[in-house]
Amino acid sequence: MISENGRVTTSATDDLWGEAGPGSRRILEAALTAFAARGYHGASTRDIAAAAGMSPAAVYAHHRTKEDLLYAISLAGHRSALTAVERALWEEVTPVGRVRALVHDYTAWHARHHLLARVVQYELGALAPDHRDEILRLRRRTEEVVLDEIAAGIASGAFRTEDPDGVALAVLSLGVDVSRWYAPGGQHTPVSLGRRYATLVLAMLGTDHRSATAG
Amino acid sequence: MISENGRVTTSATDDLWGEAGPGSRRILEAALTAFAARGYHGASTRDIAAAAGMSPAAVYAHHRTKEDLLYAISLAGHRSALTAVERALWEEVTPVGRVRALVHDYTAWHARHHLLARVVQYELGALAPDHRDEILRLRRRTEEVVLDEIAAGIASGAFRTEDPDGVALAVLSLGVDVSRWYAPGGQHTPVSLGRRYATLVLAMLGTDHRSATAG
DNA sequence: AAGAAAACTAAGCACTCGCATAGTTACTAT
DNA sequence: ATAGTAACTATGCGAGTGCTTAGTTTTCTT
Repeated sequence: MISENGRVTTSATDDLWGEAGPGSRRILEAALTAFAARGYHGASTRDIAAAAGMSPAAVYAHHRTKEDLLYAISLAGHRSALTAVERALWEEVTPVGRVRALVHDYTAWHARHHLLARVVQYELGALAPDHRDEILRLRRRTEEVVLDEIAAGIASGAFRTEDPDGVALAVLSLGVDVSRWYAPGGQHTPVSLGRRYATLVLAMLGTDHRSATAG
Repeated sequence: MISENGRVTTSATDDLWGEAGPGSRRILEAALTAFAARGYHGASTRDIAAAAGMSPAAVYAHHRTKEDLLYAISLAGHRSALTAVERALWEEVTPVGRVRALVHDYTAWHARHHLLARVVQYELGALAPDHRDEILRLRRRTEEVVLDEIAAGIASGAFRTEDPDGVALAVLSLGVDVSRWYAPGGQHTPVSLGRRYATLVLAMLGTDHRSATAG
């Protein structure tokens, strides 16, 4: 599909849960909904089981602990976000085009998957220490992609900011925070938000108005 | 005191907890720490009481319910943030100066009070519906201050953005998200972060480089 | 059709939760 | 000194928590 801003977006049906069976999948989706709505500690395994249409004990046939549910969701979410960010760069060659695509898709991902993103971004503290460390490594890779693209644009002379780290921080921060407030059915869509934030970020980077709108 | 960017900042000892007595105060501070560290649902009243050096039952001599603790903290936090934002505008007259001060102080507030901010921003969903509504009214006033200042700058010709709502959204979002990741002792300080974000926002607003650095 | 494996349920254990009750101590006003 | 009040503690109730065990049903393999 080709979106209104001319970017080619691949199908949204990338498989979040990997090789998980249908029972396991229903539980993960119920857990995702429950964690997003009431937080990890606020959601009970009985809530999750009921939402999946199962008895409380059935959850433990598929997942060893409640924390394992959160870990599986966090892992899937971070992998999906990292993939989205890497895929954004596939067909872009100019610094402006690459950063625009990066910001657009990172922002849109957080809107499109806002429940998943909320769990992934705000329930990290409930993970076991070693699980959290593994997730944080994945996250750092995403952060490095953003930093590298901004640095490349500066090196090529396309951007003229004096604070590349600050812009990278802002890009990540704006994207993450979308998952806090975004609700479908409001005035924003993932694509409209992606376009707006991409334009704002290009302004932060000191691109002139022509190159910023022409991509 | 006068900070390195020339802004006058009033003393940081504004009284968060109002007329609360010393016992009540110790409980509120313990609750704030516990809620920030483990979330509202993850923190028990026994945790809070122990951190305040009291028996579990003593908490209820000062606060009717656990939710009341969260409500009191949320109210104090939102009032403090709104005050900070209004105070930022007191001595500024130019559009660039006002927006710079606004972004600077809103950002710095979230860094300086990052534990409070975290509870205030991320535990809203745990409030009782009527309490949440009251808090959201306070929050909307803060949002309107930001929107109004940007609109005023556009009307006066000082800014030339095509997306004032997007910039306002970004200002609030960047500020709020600081409380998610900020930790004292790192490479950032409230003031350094405030200055960086203020500069980025002025770039979003299309101010030229001279007026953006000269204020 | 027969046996194995997977996917479930009913019941409940050991524990923690928010909160209440009854009683004790510390302080203040007169 | 005495009475009244505010600030506490010890104890525990009823509900809900994550998770286990034992047993049943369904599905797959051959």
